[in-house]
Amino acid sequence: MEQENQGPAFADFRAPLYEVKANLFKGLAHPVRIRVLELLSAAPEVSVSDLLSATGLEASHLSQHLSVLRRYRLVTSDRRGLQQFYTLADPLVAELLAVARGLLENVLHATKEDLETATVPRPSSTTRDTL
Amino acid sequence: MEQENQGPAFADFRAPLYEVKANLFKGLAHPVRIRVLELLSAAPEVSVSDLLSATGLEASHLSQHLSVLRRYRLVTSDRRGLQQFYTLADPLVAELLAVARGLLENVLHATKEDLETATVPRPSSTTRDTL
DNA sequence: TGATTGTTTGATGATTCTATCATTTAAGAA
DNA sequence: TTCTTAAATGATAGAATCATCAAACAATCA
Repeated sequence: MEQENQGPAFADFRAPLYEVKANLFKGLAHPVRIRVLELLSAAPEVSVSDLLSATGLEASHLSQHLSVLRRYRLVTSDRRGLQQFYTLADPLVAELLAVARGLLENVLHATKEDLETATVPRPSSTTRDTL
Repeated sequence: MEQENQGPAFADFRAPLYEVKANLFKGLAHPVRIRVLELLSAAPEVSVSDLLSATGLEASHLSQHLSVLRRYRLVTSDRRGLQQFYTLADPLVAELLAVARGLLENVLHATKEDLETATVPRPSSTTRDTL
């Protein structure tokens, strides 16, 4: 009784791959977690304190999402003194986010054109904002 | 009242990008939808009938997930006669799945080693199964 | 030791998602 | 028209997830 694994997470071998994969995406399916992973993508490691000030979240709220990310093995953590540092578990996590962004740009762009139905010649650069 | 958009989906411009991105992953976060997208990744287009027989799902169940995929703009559909054909909305969807698989292989492999704690020299090739 | 800062855990109600049933729309054939 | 097949929709109960709060734990310093 000393495993920190509680939920189904996805370290469940023997499960069909598409289920494991769906689980991976489930782990990514929250704005707070995306934000954290983006921050971790930009630096080799980030402390919880820094994540807190960068996101403005309540500590317990952030911690809960960090725990989810840990459970899904998307990040690893390491305590040094009073602070806890988090790192991406694999560089492919960052790549996944990058591909997602590319896809989003394509889809949003297509949708935008769709909405405007070939009316405006140029919609004032793209909708690149925050992050 | 003739828009087919009902849920929050993600064509919501003006939302911060990390939220839109989380939404994208939410759209992917179900085994049935992953399976469908994998099938669509392997062929230029697939009919609902073929998806039904390939997955063994109940028609309305599949249809509901197809509707989610449509709402999230991950697929497009096209009716020809009696049958409805589905296509990936963007090749990056397939790439996203490919990166996810790579990540999964890394993480699962690492986890496995972790579980075996450096005991067995070679765990009989990788856990590549179904799909 | 006790106080302090940093981080995690547990419990709760509210919200969202899933699977299944029954119903409905659409296209084509008889 | 009426029948059959293809697919989508609507409603619903049960499961999962989220945000919030209070409490616990860990490491350092006085």
